[in-house]
Amino acid sequence: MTGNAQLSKATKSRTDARPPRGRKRSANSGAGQHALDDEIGLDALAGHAGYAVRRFQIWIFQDFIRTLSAVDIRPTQYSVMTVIGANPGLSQMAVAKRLGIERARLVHLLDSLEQRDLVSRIKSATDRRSHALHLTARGRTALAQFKRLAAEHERHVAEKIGKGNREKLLQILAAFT
Amino acid sequence: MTGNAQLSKATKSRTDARPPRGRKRSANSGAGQHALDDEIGLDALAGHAGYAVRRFQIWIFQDFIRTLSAVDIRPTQYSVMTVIGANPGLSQMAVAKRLGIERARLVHLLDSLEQRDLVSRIKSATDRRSHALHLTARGRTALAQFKRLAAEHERHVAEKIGKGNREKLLQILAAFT
DNA sequence: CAACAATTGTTGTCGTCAACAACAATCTTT
DNA sequence: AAAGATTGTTGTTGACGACAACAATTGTTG
Repeated sequence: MTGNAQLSKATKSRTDARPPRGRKRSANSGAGQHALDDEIGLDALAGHAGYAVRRFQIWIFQDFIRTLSAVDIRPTQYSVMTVIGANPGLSQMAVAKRLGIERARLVHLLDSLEQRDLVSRIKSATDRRSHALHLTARGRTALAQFKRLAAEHERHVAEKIGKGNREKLLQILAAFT
Repeated sequence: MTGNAQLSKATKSRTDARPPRGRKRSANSGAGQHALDDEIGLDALAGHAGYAVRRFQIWIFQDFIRTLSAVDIRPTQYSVMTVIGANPGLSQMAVAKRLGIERARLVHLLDSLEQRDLVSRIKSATDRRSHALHLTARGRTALAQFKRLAAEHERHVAEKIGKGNREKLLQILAAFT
């Protein structure tokens, strides 16, 4: 029940629209003289990195969620499992810090993953405050599948913006990783 | 003189996003054998565009909010005002569609902007369902200031990732704008 | 060693945001 | 005119970031 209320129709709001710029339609579809669906000048907005990044991020997350909908894994869950899988024994604090998420938020994420028997919290012997995080056996095989699906998602990204552009993007944003 | 009105809290809690990657040294920082704060391998995560984009988007939004904190304008509010300013008379539906936000969400955004006397909803004569959106006189002068601050924010982005990289990024993501 | 400070996991609150559903008023179509 | 679609609105759900407070535990210091 992690209630994934989203996705559903999915293929509806794809951004692949790309206003062909130059078509007028019903004489009066709204309030003003701007009648058309597309072709509304963004002007200044076009030069803002934040706007483009936001739109892209929405697209990319939606594609990720859709591509991994069969296994019901969201981007954040995937990142948590990936980090734990690559660094078994990490504390919650360490994972939170590494991924840039609140440790308070990680609690719920781990609750969910632990309920699904993908991750286990093992009490640390050396520091009884903290938990050592590990993937379960089931979690390890599951993660392998998640990674295959995630790779498919990455291919979608490459198709969308171009392979070279994707790599250039990764390179530009490497500092944030 | 445009402003005054309300800036409220605004400059309150700056995490100031710039952890100097400090050194810490507790002998045993967690549950596992990974003792350092950094140096946790992300491995697979490094190759995922979505992760990098998410981190970058968080950074860029925080900088935008901080840079425009004096005028208390958030990215979405800015985008709404920019579109209305460049296309006066648009309906709410048209703005929502253009910016990719829910029309339900736009209602609250406009409520807020209208209360601050930056935007006005004018009942359309031709279609009594819809509202023609316009900037108020105050909104127009305010937007001019917002744009100056937004330009400053863009300079921050350029400093962060490099001027050429910023432009390359805008070019790569132009399809999403 | 004992008092004090810091850390870890946890719970809870608040605000932003995307996705939906339902509704009244108002076009549009048939 | 009746049926269907659109527009603005209200409300709900869930993911998420930012904070605050707390108990248990560890570390630090006088």
